[in-house]
Amino acid sequence: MIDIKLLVSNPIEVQERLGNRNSKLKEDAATVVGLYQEYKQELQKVEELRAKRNNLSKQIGVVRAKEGPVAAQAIMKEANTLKEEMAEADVKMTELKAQIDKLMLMIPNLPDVSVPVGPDERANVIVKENSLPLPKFDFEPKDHHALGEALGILDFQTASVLSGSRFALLRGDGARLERSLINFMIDLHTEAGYTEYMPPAIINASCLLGTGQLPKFKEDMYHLEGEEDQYLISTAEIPLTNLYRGQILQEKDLPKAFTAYTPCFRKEAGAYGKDTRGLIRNHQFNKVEMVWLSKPENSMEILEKMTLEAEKVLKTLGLPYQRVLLSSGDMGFSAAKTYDLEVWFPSQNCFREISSCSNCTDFQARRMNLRYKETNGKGTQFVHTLNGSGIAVGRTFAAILENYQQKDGSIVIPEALRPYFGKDKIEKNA
RNA sequence: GGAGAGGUGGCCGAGCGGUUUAAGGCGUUAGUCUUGAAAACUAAUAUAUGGGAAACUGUAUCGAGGGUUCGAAUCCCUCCCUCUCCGCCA
Repeated sequence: MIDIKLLVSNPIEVQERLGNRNSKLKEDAATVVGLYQEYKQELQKVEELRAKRNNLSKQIGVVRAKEGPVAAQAIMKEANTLKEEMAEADVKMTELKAQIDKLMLMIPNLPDVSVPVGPDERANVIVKENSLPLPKFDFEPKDHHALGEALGILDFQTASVLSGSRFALLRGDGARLERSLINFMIDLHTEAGYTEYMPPAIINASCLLGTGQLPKFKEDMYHLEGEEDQYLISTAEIPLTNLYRGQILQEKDLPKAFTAYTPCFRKEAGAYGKDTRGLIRNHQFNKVEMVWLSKPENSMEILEKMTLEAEKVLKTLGLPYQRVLLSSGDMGFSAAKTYDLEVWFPSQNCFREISSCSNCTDFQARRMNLRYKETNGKGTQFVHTLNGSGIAVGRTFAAILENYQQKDGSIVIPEALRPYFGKDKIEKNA
């Protein structure tokens, strides 16, 4: 949620910045400004009436105690008339508040000033070119799908028998490779100081409201039948960011850094025809996630740090990549600034997204009422939340297959992964 | 899944329709005393939001949301969570 006070005090500026997100939100923002003025008036009225009533009630109590119940009759009558007036104003106020909340929950975060303005991914900017050597092949490189099936480590046909389309079944060295990648990534992050978690894969609606998946993106989530309040997580960002929701943290406890491996579940509605084969876009995939809670003044610096942490995974695995700064129109709902990491896919002769690192500023914290208290200050402030893939495991699997493929169809295991995988090569055998 | 008991400030814990402005204790912070510390004593000790330059003050919050009432931590309804026992089960 953006700061409603900022919106009300600088409506033009905020509308401009929202417009930069390529959203038709100027109108909603204007509506909120109008409703808020009305709401404030009504609120004031209700509070005044309530103060009067509280006063009368107190008098009734005193009179009853001193002079008996009969003496209090007259004041009670007066209080009764107040009650009706109050109820009326209260209904009006509640209604206005509901309208405001409904709109506010649908308004995305404001892009940071450093974010390029543009309608979609065409306005994204490559901010760091690839610095690793691209693999050279003296043969036509295959895609990971073909490589994996030929090696007997990926079996999409059986996956569809078991579950449907857009699922993966990993077998033998394939399952082992996925598992070793997870351990490799988690170890990398915990050594850098992140606290490891293993959260539930089922999450309640309040948490989803907190991180911004609800109410707007309900159709992307798997909702459990007969369990109105429960959904499958689409990313570990949701449980990790919500760990301290509703709490007031101490300044000295910030920043906090979490990492977790979880499966992720996405309906991928509206992705018909995109990446239909292989490991790139499935309903269930594995991901290692990083989440930070920080003070506002540190969050941009931490975004850089966290993105480097994600880069380290690719670098250590020797996978060529570039860093892209997303434009206002391509960013996610909750983000103020997002870097994508894109990894090299030889079969497609291009870079493709493998990690997304975002600073959500106080947008999520406001929704989940997550604050901190300054050591020497008065009052509380919203913390800033950040999340980043560290990184998508299935896509890393695919990138390794493609970048490390040999002429005979075997796969060389990246040096850094060998202690985890236990072998230096995947070859076709059983 | 069945039966029962509960959820009150940072923590423990009283209150079960009206001087409660949530008692009391612990903890924390500051002060007094002390060479220093401890102890003792004194005081402070939530959050949000409105008004005000400030002192101060209005409103809301006792798991969440509704309801009854002039008045709700207290009574009623719904939901969530925790504990105990039973059942089932990795």
